[in-house]
Amino acid sequence: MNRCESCIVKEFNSLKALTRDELMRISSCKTGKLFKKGEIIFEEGEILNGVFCVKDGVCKLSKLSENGKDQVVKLVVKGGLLGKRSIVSDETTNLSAVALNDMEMCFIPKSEIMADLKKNPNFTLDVLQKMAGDLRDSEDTLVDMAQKPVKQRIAETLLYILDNFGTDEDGYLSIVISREDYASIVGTATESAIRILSHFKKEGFISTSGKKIKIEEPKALKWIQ
Amino acid sequence: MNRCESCIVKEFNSLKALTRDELMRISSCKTGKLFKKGEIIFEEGEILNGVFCVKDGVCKLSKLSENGKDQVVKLVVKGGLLGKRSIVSDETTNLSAVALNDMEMCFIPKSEIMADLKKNPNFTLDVLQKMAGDLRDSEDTLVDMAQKPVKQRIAETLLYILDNFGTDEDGYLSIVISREDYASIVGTATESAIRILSHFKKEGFISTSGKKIKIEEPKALKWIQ
DNA sequence: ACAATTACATAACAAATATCATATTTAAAA
DNA sequence: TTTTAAATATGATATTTGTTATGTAATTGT
Repeated sequence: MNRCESCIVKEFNSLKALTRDELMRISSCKTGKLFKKGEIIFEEGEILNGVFCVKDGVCKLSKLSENGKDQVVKLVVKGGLLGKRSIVSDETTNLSAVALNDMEMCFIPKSEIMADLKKNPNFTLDVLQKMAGDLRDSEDTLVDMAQKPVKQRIAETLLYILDNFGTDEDGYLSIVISREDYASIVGTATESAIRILSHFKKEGFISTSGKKIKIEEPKALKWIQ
Repeated sequence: MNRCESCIVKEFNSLKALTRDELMRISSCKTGKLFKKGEIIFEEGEILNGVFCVKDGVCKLSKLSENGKDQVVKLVVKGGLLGKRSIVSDETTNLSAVALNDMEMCFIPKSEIMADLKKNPNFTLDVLQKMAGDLRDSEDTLVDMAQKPVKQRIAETLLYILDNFGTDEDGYLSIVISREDYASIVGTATESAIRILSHFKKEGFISTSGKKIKIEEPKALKWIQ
């Protein structure tokens, strides 16, 4: 099974729902694309006619707030899909996608997936369940944003990245993003994010090497409030 | 068409997707329920085996944050459904539902709807689109929460209620909720919500009569930041 | 109608966070 | 490499928001 098949599998849990043939056809992935660090994959307001599947690299899904600041809604890594919602709704996307490092992606046209959605109820039900999970996550994040102080949000973001994307061979978080990105994940000023990360470093909760961050005391971060 | 049919229609746009017979069967609504103001309809962590349909009254969907404060995620009025996600996922609900005034509801068992989800792909696709819309809303709210100051969030909440739930014959917002609820919609302290509403009143943007609020200057509220 | 409770209101103060200014370090480009 | 630009870091200060306290008005229950 090639990597592109596996991304469909990861997102839609489709091994059960899609037949081998359907999976192969969707995964044929004729339009592979490369994006460089910082490059825009799509922007808020565009109409997407398919989904992007991440084969390598990391990107952020974000939305520009009225005050001109970017808010990161989600990080997507290998095996993740961008533009899922565009499959079922014809509206423009409400999010922008930007590569955080060099990326390899493939593109699956909407038409390919729509065919299966209409034919295969199990597949549709599966997509539905995935969407329900996304909604739950988004609601939970909303509550965190509204109720938890910045320091706690940053601590939890570090733990989230550790838990979901892991570390490299030296124990540093495998996802390396700027302080500005951390700020726009938790919705604060860049200086505040920097200050809090410096504080964590001073306390020994984390250590850094360039932009890389190593989590030394996950328990200490968990207790922060 | 009775009111209970209409709520299914509103949420799922099912006139097209469901046959008349399917709609009638689901809407049969044998288990009507009444809830008094303040009563809990269901709580975070429960397993729901169906959806509630609001026939009259208003309720809030909220989630208890770790700091013990309630965060309102959504207001639901006549025609809205509670527990939609429970239909497709077997997980416990992440939200609590509490009646904000006396309510009349009906309950549709999960099994009734599941049958149609599995048989009728168009219906499933329709539910999927609705869920995609909910996800978009939730993401947009998340960005607002993270990026906009409290004053602006309260101003926008007032306008949201005006636009979505309208006014009574005297021009007051038809949804009447406590200052504490306003606070927990925008994620702030009750005193802060009170202070800001008082400020709006002093500026002439709104006027009040008891707990009722009338929006006098929607444009002024729109410009706040 | 009355007491008791709850909601609303306001002020004074404390804490959190944003903004502005300015180094310093790191990465990118010439 | 050298130069330039960008990212990181930190302090001082302003603003926003939370907390505590106290009082008034409105509801509720008896």
